[in-house]
Amino acid sequence: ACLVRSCSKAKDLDTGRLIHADILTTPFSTSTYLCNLLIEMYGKCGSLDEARLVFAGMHYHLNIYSWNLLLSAYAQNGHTLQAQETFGAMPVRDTVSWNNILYAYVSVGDVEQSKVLFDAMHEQTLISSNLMLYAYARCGHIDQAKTMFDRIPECSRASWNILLSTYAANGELPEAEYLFEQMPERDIVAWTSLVVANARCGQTQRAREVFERMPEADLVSWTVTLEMFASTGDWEITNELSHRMQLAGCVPDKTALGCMLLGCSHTGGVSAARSRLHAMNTDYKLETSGVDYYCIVDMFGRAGYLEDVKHLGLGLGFWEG
RNA sequence: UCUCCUGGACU
Repeated sequence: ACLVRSCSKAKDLDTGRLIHADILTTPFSTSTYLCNLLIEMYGKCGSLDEARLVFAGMHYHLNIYSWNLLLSAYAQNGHTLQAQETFGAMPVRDTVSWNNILYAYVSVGDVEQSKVLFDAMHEQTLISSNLMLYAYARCGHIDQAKTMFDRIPECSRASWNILLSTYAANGELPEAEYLFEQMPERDIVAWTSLVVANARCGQTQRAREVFERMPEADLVSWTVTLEMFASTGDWEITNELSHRMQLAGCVPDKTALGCMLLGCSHTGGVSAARSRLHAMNTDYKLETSGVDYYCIVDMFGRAGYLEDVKHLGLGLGFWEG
């Protein structure tokens, strides 16, 4: 069970499949508990067909968790139609089911349908309200988001963070700062949003100060700060931050790597980009073959270094078409 | 307790 869970968390589909195969050889292959975990695992890994298959094989061993997990799998992966079908087919629905179907519409940006569902819910939980708040937030309906926020009796950290990140994403710095002050507790998500708010408004220095003041940094907070300097073409600081980030034990993912490379595009530093990619490969065995090359191509192309893109690609031997 | 909500570039 723990092994399946860890695959869900790590989105490790290959290992998940192996464990699944192992489970099939044991008497536990009919365990509702374990099968539910498998549905979750396949859902988190984005393999909906396999999630569906496990679900279909459970027959009368299905419980509400099984249904909710399948529903969640569709919702989380943007398969609104299948989510709707699953929701419709459920023998019983609880608040988790309703929140899941709501999420299906929120996540694809369908505010109207989200609102219809939200109003149709028998029991609106704090999570439902947060989802509705998030729906407005994602579509840039800041005023409606604020109204929604004010109507929530007991806001959770997520509620505060959703509104704060909306201000941040839209560059509403004064509102963001004010809200940040008001917050009962500020976690790393809140701090990161404040960095973003400053960055979006071109307040590079202040963004950096916020970053340095935050109690702890994680991969995302490093990345947003890095991205800010990379996009302004400040190669020195980008470089410095990259190193500090790695010293802090943060393993860059492909977003972070993309930001580092973004810095290279401004200086035309093909060799720098190459060595960076190379370092990624050797230091972290990072899947550089899995990074989105169109991102790199785009960055260099935009900076007018099309020829360099070719060199970069050829030099690393990953250029295929 | 096996299920639901919040922060990051390119696309």
